[in-house]
Amino acid sequence: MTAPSSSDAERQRDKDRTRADILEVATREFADKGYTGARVDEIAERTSTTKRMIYYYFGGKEQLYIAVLERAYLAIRALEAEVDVEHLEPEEGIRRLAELTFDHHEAHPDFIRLVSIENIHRAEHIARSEVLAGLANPALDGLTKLLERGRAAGRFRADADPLDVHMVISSFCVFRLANRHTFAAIFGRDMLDPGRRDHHRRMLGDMLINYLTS
Amino acid sequence: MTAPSSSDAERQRDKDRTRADILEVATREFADKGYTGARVDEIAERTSTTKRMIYYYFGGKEQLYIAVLERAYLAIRALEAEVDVEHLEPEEGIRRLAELTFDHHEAHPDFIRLVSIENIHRAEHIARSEVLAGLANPALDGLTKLLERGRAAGRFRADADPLDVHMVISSFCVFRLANRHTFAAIFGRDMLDPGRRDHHRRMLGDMLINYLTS
DNA sequence: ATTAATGTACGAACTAGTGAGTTCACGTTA
DNA sequence: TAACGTGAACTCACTAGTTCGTACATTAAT
Repeated sequence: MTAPSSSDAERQRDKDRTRADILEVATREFADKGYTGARVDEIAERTSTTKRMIYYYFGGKEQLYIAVLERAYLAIRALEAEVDVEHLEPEEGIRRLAELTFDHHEAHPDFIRLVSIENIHRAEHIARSEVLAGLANPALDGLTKLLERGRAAGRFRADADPLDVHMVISSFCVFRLANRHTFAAIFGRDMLDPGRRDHHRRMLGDMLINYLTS
Repeated sequence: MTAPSSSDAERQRDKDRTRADILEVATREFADKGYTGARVDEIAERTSTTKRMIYYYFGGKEQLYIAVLERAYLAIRALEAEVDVEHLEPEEGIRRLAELTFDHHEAHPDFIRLVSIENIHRAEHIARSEVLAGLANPALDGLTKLLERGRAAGRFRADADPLDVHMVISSFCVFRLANRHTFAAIFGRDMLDPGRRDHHRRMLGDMLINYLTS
């Protein structure tokens, strides 16, 4: 008779598990080597299944890459949606949002690399994804509310644009990770040094508040 | 008798010209497709010479790519060295330096893309270049002097680090170009819009001065 | 028995790099 | 001054190795 739905050790014939396994391995491979540099055979080999399954479940290299992008973006969007911005003072909310981005990016180097890679490809794959093209952004909504409350209270400048603020946060958080290799090669500075990390985390908040309250 | 050293139209057998031609075409190709995506055959075809000459002059794909990187970095370093920071007020000098970076990056999209690509490759090629590894940075010297003068005059905060300031400038100027594709795909905002461009250029200076004088 | 899921082997197209020979400019010699 | 020698610049065709994708066979579940 043998166990009906294999309890744990066997894990044969498990659609979800196979898909998830492929996605996980593909994320690492694409983030590591880029879209062109990644090898389908290599991904297949690191998987517990075969190349045939990649084509069976995803269709091809490009569709697999798009699925990887979708998973990565949906993860950070879900995280952003969790921040409860309503119960925070405007200043504190801005700092909280900036630190969330700071921490998420540092904890997910694969995401940072995928975004860089996708920009090298001029976001053509995001544009081709029905899930991602025009995906709503919870962080931006929170930012908009915070800026409005801060302005209503006379504490924030009137001309601050939510998307501009988001861009400043992103540029700072993305740059220190995405460009850390050329930075290290040329200036000899390690962006991941714990002391510097804390300093930068505080510095970003300071800069934002200084700008918004000036 | 025929002209000895071909006056202009013929241009056969010209070492320098051939090398320069290859470098120019290779810069566009690498910036466009990335290191792995770039095709030596494609570069050769867009050149007025042949693939064999690429190997003759540069040795291989990787050495050609390194030569491209060296040319791009030396160009911006030369530009930075031209700024005469000594005769400017600290605030004005900071703004001038930031605007120089802002303008250079916008005028050289190939450079921005090459830097992104090189970071995806973890700066391994820069590290392999004798010219680039540890290349001195004129902009950083100017920045250091400006911060010192500003602090001595009691106008700048004492704890401002030159490399941190440089990073803020770079992150802002690089991000708005390097990540403009994903930004456009997700937020629908065009970073190259002239009005927004001017706004961002001013905004960066404001943010820096606000931070330094707080 | 039928179908979903999986594995194996293969092929057509591509890609970096090379082997081998050619052309040209120029200096040297007969 | 004309034939010759030489090395740099150049051309063409080829190869050894990849790489994405698929045809076909097989196994498990219902």
